[in-house]
Amino acid sequence: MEPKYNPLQLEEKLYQEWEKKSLSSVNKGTPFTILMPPPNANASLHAGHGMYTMEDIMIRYKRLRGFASLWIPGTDHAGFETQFVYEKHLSKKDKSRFDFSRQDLYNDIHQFVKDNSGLIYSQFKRLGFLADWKRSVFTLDEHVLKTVLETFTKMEKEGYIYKDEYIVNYCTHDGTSLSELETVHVERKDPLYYLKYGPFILATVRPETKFGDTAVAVHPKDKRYKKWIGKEIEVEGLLGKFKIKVIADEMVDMKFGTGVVKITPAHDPNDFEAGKRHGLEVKKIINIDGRLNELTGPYAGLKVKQAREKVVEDLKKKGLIEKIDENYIHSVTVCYKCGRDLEPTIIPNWFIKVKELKKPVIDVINKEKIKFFPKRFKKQILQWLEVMHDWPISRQIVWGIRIPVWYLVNDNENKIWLSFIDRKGQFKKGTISQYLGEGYQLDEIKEGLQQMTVPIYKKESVKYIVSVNEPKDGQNWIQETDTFDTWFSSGQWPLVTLKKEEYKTRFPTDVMGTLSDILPFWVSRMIMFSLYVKKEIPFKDVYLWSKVVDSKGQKMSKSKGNVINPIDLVNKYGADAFRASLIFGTSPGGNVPLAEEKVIGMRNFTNKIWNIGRFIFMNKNSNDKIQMTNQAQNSKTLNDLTKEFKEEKKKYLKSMDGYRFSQALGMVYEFIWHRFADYYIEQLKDGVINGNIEARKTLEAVYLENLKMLHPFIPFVTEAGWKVFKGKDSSILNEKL
RNA sequence: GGACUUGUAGCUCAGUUGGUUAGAGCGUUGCAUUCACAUUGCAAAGGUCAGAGGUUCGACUCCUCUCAAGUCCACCA
Repeated sequence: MEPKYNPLQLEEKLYQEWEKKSLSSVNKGTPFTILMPPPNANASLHAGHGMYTMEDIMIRYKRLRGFASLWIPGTDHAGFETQFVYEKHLSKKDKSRFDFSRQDLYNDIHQFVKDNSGLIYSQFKRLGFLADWKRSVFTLDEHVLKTVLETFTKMEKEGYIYKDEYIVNYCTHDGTSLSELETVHVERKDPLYYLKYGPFILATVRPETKFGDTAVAVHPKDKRYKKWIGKEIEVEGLLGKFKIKVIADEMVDMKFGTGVVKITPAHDPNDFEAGKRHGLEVKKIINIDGRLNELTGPYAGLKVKQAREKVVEDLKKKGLIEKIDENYIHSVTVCYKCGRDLEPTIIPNWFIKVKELKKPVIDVINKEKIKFFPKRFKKQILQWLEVMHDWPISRQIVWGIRIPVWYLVNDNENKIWLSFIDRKGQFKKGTISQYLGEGYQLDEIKEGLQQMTVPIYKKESVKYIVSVNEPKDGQNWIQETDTFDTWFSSGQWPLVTLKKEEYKTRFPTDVMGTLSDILPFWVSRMIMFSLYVKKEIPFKDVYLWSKVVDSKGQKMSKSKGNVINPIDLVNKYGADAFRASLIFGTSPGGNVPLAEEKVIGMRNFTNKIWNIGRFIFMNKNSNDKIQMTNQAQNSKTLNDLTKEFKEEKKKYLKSMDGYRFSQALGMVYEFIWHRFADYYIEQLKDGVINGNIEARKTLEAVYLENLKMLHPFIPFVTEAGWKVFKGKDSSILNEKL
């Protein structure tokens, strides 16, 4: 045995052996199953992935306790994320997604993902993760598509799916709508304009949307304006005089501005709601490319920001601006990805009605059929479920699962807007009837299709059917270009990862361990889908951890320059040290600080484990003929040791079973280093060296038991130590704790 | 505005149902060491457990309030 434990020499070999002997799967025992949260297929390891160690700890621990533990890995196509990354690559080559048909773009991204995938698994192996890699599932695998499409079909049939014009947060830069959860609110100072508006003065930060106004609103109790309610007023505008209705609505805050608000249903979420309440016209004046449209006369074609400047300038000229408050602070909704202002826009989108579907979810959580660790996340998810509203599941991107809906071309041809690249490579944008009229064949349009928008004037007028394959009834059909939100497919993760027969034995799975941030995105939806499709909860326990931060508690980010690459630390100090540093002294659900000094501390610990073994092993064949002088003293010490160890193990098991891993590790750390090594070995040292066989045997027995207890946390050094005592072909993974 | 979390040694954090002298890692200081380990051992310095009040024989732990930091949700014309 080397005087120093050398992780670099041993870890890779040990892992290869586990793989070769297929030690990642066991058949005997009570099933224990964890589904790995799928990382992005094209991702490489970052510090946050280090927390998957939590699941490896559970898997190894349960295995040592005699369970048939199984950890199924997988990867996610991560629609929006991945397309975003890919488009950045494209822009470096002076290209954009508009240069490709959706089919070509899809194939290119697919290739891109293929080229970059696989890396993360090899990195997971470096960390020692004992997952059953050959069972890996990708969210675009055939069987996953099948399930996802079946679920959609079932939901549509049962009336949970609808297509509606809905005001969504639309990022004109990334070209897609975003769910509420994907938006960020930032405080910002913007000018607040007080506009002359007929007999009123009203305050707005968005004067450029005035062309879309279809009412002005006041509070029903506002005495100042009572006499106007229900009447029409005449307003001098930039495009001439127009008449507009005054409505009364409680949403108006009498104290804000002048107490008068313009209502622009097409471009403001609140106004959209107000518009619905009062049956107002929805007048869309900004197109999805972020430019004003023909309804705005001379401003058509301008981008929102330019338009605002021009409008303000012209209003000033006409004397229609009363005053400008330059110090108005309000919060703005921006894209979580690119940080640009989101444009509230009316776009036809596919929705899931969640009102009925979320009821059973709330029920199982309330009844604690699913338990959360730490407990406080139960409250958080319930709170979130209460306010959860209909979920827009369609995304205007190509990298994902295309929604299995087909539109009848002939019936809808005036309403289908689309863009495509024709066979000559020309970019075309307009209605389908226009191009069919110009002599294009439908096949050519379909071949070069990029994106399609089928507006909903009246719901009944849009003819579509749900079908995975093109309907073969002799009519002309064209498929929806929107794809599913990534969470729509990953939300069905528990439904696509097990084998058919395993749903009888391993479902619900035991634990779902994941980052607490995605509790609403992912965990709640997995529960929802599982209850809907399988009438069964997907997992019994949910274990949440938080972000990995730097030693100062700061979030890691490239701009701060405090990003730590886990693999660097593993190369320097070993995987065991890295893993232990993420567990030791941390609290569940809280941020996890990662610091090199701490990893060094844990590296020292692995070395200590090694050297304790080395001492015991070196004296294995020492001379047993020498007479002991203080036999009585030694046997009292041995009794104490045995007793203390029993206590330790009892507490350890209790902590482990209660998901208090940090506590369990801390306890064993304390025991083996400061009690076992510093005290007991020192006391018994002379005896052991001089051949007290009983002492040596007790030390060995306690040491080996502690190796097993430590194995879930630091698998490599414990396996290496085990082999020293039990032989090259043995494995600690075959032992029972 | 609603909810939640945190505030303990220089730094990062443990402290399981309230029970003697409040702990760890790293850092600091002193001593030891041909001995399994200097990636070591022994020892020391360092905390009015954010503040105030309450419950109790007893509070870092339970309750209320205040202050500070952070997170989530909603709203903001």
